[in-house]
Amino acid sequence: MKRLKVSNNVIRRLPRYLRKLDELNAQGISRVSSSELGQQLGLTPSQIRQDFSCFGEFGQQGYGYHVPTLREQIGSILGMDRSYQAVLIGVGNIGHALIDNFCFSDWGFRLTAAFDVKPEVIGSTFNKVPVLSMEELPRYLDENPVNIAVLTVPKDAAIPVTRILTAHGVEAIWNFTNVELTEPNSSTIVENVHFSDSLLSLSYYISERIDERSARAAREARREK
Amino acid sequence: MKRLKVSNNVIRRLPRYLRKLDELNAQGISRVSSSELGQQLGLTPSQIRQDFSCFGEFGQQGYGYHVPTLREQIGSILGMDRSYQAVLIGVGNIGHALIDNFCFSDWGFRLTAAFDVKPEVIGSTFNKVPVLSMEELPRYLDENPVNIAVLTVPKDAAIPVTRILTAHGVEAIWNFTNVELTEPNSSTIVENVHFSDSLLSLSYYISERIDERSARAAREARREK
DNA sequence: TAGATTGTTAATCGATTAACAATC
DNA sequence: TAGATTGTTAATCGATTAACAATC
Repeated sequence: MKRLKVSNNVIRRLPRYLRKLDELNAQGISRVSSSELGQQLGLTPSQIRQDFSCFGEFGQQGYGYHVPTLREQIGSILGMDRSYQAVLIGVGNIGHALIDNFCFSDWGFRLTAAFDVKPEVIGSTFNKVPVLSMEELPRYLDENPVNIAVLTVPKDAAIPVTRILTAHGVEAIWNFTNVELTEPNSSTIVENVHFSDSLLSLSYYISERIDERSARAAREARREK
Repeated sequence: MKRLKVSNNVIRRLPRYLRKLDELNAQGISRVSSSELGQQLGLTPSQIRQDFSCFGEFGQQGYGYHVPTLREQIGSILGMDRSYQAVLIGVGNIGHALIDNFCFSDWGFRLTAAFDVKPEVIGSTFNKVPVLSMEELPRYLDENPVNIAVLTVPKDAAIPVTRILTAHGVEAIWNFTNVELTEPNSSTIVENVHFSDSLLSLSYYISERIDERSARAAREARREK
């Protein structure tokens, strides 16, 4: 697989392509051109062809792309052929929701254990995932090749738990806490899901809209006079 | 408030600034320069000053920025002074977790009602939020000025529910479903929280790492020979 | 063959970085 | 005053878009 200086923007678009291709597949559409795909995703055909060309040649002149083939290629680029081992730290509300509902196996992840400090959840099993004591975490990590840790602990525990994870060889953290984890010295991959950042952006856009509306209203009021 | 063609990238950085400033505030640090801030967030001082300059002048030559003041300014840019009314659609696992745990009021949002189709949850109340029947949704939206809908319904319900929301004047959707909502004709603001997109990017980065490692190992093995 | 559409090279556009005068 | 650091203008860098030869 060709892999050269692929920009972050490109990588963030790949899952969207995947999603759209799955949708086309489900609709029984087996052929798509970069223009059609662009139209449906709000991107230019050029951009789509450029994005794909980072990884190889997946289309055919005069025809376009074969949907199932392209789907497989992108899946493979995203590492969906591989199998990763995951653990989850912090069986609170969001952690519990992820264990019960998020289909880790759809994306090549095996969630093998969860960890918490609360005695009332330790020892129980949710959706076949056993909840172990936080005290067992270091040993577990030493004995099992865990690729990724899903971090769903309370704010204050985020940094100390991260230290344990990186010290015991976890490669990547899927961070659901509202804490900036990126430590300058660490080589651990961090992917953030910051609910509140997302909501604040939304708040900005609504706020902008409201400002525009009242500006327009003010202009019209002046014109009336 | 100065508001001219602010790029999306800038807006996505604002919540991070806010978070860091809150952190500094909590540490009792009341003064910060663009270099210090840049160091802590992994950004250049230039970029930070450029970002702020989109909205006005918040600093002082030779001194830097006054943390509490800057915090307030950015909060206000993000629309945190305003109060928005929100409803939540789909009281499944993730919806329930958000109602119980996500502090909407911290960000200026009032969650006034939730909606679901399941008879067993309709009529109940979680964290003071009443769960109403989906059938009541259109009337509720007509009678209340709802700014944003939190969409936590199953995949298949995403599009039909979105139609109802936009038809009844909801301005923005905070989309937790794994479905592309952006319809070309609609003017509704959509903010996506795509867990699986996030996990797939992470998968890409891990996969890249693994490839690099095995490439290096192969090179070394050749050298040994 | 003619039409369509790719992959890629070149042109444009926008975002980030650097530099520096202004000034606290 | 001297030192520090801003806000802003100019330079650089990178990403997106346009154009087009190759070819199915």
